Amino acid sequence: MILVLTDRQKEILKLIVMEYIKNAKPVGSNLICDILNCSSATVRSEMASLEELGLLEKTHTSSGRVPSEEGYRYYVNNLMKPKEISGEDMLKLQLIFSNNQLEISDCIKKSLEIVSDITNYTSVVLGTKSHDNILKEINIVPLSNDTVVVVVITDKGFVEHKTVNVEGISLEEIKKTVTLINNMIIGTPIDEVSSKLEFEVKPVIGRYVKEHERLYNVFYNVFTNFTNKSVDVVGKSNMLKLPEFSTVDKVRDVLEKLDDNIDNIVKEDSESKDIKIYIGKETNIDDDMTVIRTKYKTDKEEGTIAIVGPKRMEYDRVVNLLEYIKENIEKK
Amino acid sequence: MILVLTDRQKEILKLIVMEYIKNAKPVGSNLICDILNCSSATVRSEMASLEELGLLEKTHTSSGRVPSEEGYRYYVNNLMKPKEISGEDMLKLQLIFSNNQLEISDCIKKSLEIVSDITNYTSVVLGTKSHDNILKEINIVPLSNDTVVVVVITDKGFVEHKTVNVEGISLEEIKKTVTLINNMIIGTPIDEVSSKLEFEVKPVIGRYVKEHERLYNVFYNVFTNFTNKSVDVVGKSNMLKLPEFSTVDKVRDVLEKLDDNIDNIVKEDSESKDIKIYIGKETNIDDDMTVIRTKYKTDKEEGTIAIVGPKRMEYDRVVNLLEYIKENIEKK
DNA sequence: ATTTAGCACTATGAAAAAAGGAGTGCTTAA
DNA sequence: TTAAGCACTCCTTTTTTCATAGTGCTAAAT
Repeated sequence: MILVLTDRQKEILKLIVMEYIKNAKPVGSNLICDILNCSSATVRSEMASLEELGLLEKTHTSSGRVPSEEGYRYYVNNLMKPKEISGEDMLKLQLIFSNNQLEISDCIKKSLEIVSDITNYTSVVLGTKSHDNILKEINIVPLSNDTVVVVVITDKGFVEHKTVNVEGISLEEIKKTVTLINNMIIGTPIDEVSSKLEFEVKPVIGRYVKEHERLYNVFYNVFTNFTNKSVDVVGKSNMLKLPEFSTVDKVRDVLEKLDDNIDNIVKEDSESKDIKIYIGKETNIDDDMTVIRTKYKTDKEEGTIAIVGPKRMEYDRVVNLLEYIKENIEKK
Repeated sequence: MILVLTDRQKEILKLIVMEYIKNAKPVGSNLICDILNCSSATVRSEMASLEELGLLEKTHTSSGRVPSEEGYRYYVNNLMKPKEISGEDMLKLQLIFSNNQLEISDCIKKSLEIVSDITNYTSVVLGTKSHDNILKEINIVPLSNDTVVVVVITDKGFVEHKTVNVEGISLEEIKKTVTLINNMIIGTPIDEVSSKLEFEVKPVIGRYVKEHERLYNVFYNVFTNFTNKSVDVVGKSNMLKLPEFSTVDKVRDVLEKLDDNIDNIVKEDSESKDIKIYIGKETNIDDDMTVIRTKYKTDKEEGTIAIVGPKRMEYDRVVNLLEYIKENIEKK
């Protein structure tokens, strides 16, 4: 459905959204008419029209107006102007990305911590290490008679390891297995290792190695570590500072939903690499929340970063911060 | 100061503490006299004595009694009986410790998650991997012309790694450095590696290796990773369920203090391996909170586990849970 | 010498009532 | 179209009222 608004209606809607985002209080006609140099009665009738169109809501019969979900949507799609990142914020982020000591995944996490700190919203990072990695090398290091460490390295420099009890298996056997595995699967993309291990390697080691079942499990375990996705949620308690969380019940409710629905937040419903904005019901978390998220992709890893906050979110600011972080991740 | 209480006073104090722990409501004389088969007037006069001794408090002139900090202390030191872990709780914990797939550090974390879930208190795990580990092996794996992965392994099976840009440094030089380092510090306890690296190795590689400054930094970096202590805080938002956190202000206050004072919680003020209980001011976090903590030590690592909750904490239950977890960690 | 019954008293928390105010819609005039 | 005026509504805050759970004290009972 296409909405046609007059310029003045757009202006009023924009002012109301921005004002409400700033102060979390229903916006009355007086405030608007001061800015627009017209009478409050005029503004009131425009507000009534905007309400009829479903863009504004009242909290009760004689309250000021609050943007509806559609109101936010219209604002985001049609009225919002990108907002420059403030020098202060920029500085904080630069400090992280220009620090060469930090690994890329630490940069991502730390920069989103910054965003949570300066906005009071919650950040979510979903990282998938295995992206495009291929198996480079498997090492075993004997620790004692009974234990060895298996160390697996990918071409992008990811390392996983596991200490394993190999009581009753001779070092020869282990080495034989490693050699077999090395020969058969070095160069395989990490995502495919598990299945290759199961369908190609398992039958073969079964033939050559005595304790093949146990050994197989050891390696299978190490490899599945790679495909584990790591989810980091940062700054949940910052949200307590926002006025929408003024009651403990609301806090508890949202925190629980956040815990339960992290998957929904980062669910890949499109392959688009742009910034996506999900408002209210669209979030699948809580009707009062908004999620802004985007994907990033480096040559080492790919993932999703998202900001979760109330519908009354500083959309322009968050979009730009996310954009900026994404750029910095990808050029790092 | 030694307090001498009559048996009946002890009994009353104990009942009040237990009752208050259960219901978080000031305890009146009626409730006690029902249990003790005496009149409320009698109980009232005993309560007045206990208040005079500083063990009980009133919230206002005509309220029931609440244990004071000293009251809890007396209860913990003199009146508390160990409480059997319920079958249900025991089962949940056993499920974790009997799972051989899990590494010890995962067991610790998960078991404390359980504690947070069943008690609604917050758990803290401080792990120090480096304990008693000695350097076993250093591997380097070249990824491309410009990058290598440095993999360091200890005798207890801990592995740290770092991908390093070695642009402009020849592989020969790197190998030479690794050989030097291997020769000089293999077998050194991890805690001492940093200083040994600085005072013994650095001067030597300076003589033999061209890009020694950069290379030195690389290795120094990897080793400091080992001595990093990991702090995990679990179940902060569970505390929202407790009645002492019925206002957002209190929640915010305590969560902030928790974030800021994690170090205080696990600060080692004694080498004792017993369970320690810190009540109110003793916690150095918040006068309304209690911390119960203990150290654990395995042949691989050592650390501290702690439970943070309101002063009105189920002392007997938490002590036993912690004891049980500690035992299981140490025998694993 | 304790214990108990009786009674006056007190702060609290919940509910009800009152006051104040911000904001609306509608009607009418500019 | 726009603005001014006005009645009306609902929310918020404050004040009042009221019931109650609990106390401390005194005097009688054990």
